[in-house]
Amino acid sequence: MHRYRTHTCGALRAADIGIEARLSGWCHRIRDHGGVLFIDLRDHYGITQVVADPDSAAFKIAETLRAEWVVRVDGKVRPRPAGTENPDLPTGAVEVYGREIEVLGPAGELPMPVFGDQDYPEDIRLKYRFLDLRRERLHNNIIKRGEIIDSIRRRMKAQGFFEFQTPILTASSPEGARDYLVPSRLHEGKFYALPQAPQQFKQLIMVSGFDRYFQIAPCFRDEDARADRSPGEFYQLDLEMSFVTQDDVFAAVEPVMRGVFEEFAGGKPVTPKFPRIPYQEALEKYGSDKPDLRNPIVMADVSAIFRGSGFAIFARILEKSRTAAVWAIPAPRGGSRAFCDRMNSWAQGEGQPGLGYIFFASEGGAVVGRGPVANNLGSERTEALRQKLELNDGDAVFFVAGEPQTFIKFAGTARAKIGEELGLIDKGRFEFCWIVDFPMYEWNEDEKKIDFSHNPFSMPSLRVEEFLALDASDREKILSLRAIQYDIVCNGVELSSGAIRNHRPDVMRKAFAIAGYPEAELEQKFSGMLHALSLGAPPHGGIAPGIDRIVMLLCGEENLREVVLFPMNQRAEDLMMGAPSEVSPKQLRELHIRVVRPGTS
RNA sequence: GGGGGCGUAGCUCAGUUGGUUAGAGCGCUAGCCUGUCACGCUAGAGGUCGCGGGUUCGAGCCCCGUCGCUCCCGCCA
Repeated sequence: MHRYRTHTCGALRAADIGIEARLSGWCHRIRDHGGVLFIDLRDHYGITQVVADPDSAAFKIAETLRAEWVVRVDGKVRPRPAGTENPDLPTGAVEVYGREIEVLGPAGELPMPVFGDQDYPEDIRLKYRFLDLRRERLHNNIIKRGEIIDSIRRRMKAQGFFEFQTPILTASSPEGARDYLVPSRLHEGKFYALPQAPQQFKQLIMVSGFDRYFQIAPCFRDEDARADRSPGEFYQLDLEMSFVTQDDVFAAVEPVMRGVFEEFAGGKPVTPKFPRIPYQEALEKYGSDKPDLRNPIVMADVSAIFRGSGFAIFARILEKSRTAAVWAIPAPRGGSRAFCDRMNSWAQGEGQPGLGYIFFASEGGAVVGRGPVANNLGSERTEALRQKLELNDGDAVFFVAGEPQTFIKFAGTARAKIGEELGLIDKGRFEFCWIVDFPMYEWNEDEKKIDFSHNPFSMPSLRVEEFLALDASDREKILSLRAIQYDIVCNGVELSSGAIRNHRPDVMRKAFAIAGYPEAELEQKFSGMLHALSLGAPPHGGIAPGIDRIVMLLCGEENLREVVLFPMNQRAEDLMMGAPSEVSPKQLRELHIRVVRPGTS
């Protein structure tokens, strides 16, 4: 007989009745009835009920067991008495009559019980992560994460992608997020950096002629955390392809994402064909470049209806500025004064002047608008608005007014809030989309200059000759340029950005020149990349969906910590391992490092 | 760096207008209980109300400061 077990705790069935079994696991729950005592013995695979009574040799020791002790149990598998079977348990038809119990690992009093599904404070959960991971929900999430990654690998390989490992110790890169630095022992005063993403490596892999790269890649960024953004480190499905257009990247990635989501969504429908929404359109319709398409609300520009109208507040805003606008956020079934007032006070709590509204009700056979805005706007314009937005009795509409670029973010938040409050969001589905046609540049009002809008290494969507011929002082034309760059979004979560890369050194020099970078600076900071691109680089592009966010969506979790094995807290500390920690003076000496605390230098 | 929320027993929480000895459930300890599966019953231990200061005859409660956790903004090519 094996030293620890003949079966796992999830294995025994009615067919095993009569055999001698040996199980090892944790005492999940103990029910001591004095004369008879039950132990739910748990391991990774399941739970089996162990019974002891005064006739069994194991009874004395069974009485001393406590929750989460690790024990080995020997005993005969027998049917549970008629009427006491547990249909909720796969092993519920049988039980093990304990003959011998050996304590393999006793446990002290627990800071956090494993049994039950009560919530516990983050710091306790993180400090005792190994206990939290014994709990069903987290345990299952981590298993699912592994299965999802397996599935992704399988699907990527089936499409001809090949997995590579890129360096973890690399060079600091001047663009992007703050780097994690690693001091060099051999080179005093110099540092490695952990990669923010294997961006340059994967492009070099394309230059090396490998054609289709992927990696479940660890990425490191020293930026502050959010619920959907781990501090410090995270994983991406990083991929890159040679000789491709945007369509080719979409055609490669879409089936992988759809396939993985269909496989793990538990029957929830997944967008069959991901719609492509231009960046500008996403802002105008949804107030966000990562719209939640489960929310049916589509905003509309209704400036024409308010211009010169009796609703003076908006009319004046529109009169003052050529670029000002009034946007409508329809709220189907939101047509009550109570709801509208509540949204208005919510908006004020968000630091907004308010959220104007009209709600529609039946009156003498006609649907009329109510509320202060409608009263001032007049019935004719209110009716035009109602028809334009296809609103009816019991519906409402909210308004934001001013300069779109300053209110878009709030409008998007209001759209999400209204959809959530009115229960318009179908939680039982996964709605994907591509966001395309990102602007290449944007106007930096503070510094009065043109900046890169998103990724400086994306290819402009203009023929090379045309781009090279651009007049850098033609601001209007420059700001209207698009980059071949795209995001993939699911249920309002941005899974990734990607792009067709700029593989032409001449185009890159021009692109940086337009953004006001001196050529010398470009050469100095990106000399390796520029050099590689000048020795025969294929057109290439890719994307890098975040693994953690994919798993989070598929596990139905709101926080990344629920799908990461050993996460750090919001301040990038590992409470279990005690990281970051101080190191010995000897280590610091070897690294030529001296710690200078604030206020002591 | 900034803003919001929270901080009372090992854990989850309650605690009235500022008023006697700060409570409950889970867990823990002891006892009882032969069919439970969130077992049940009885008793007990366990608290510097995050910390420091202030107001007051009196502070868990009010004020100031501070620390911790969390969510958000900044930041995240």
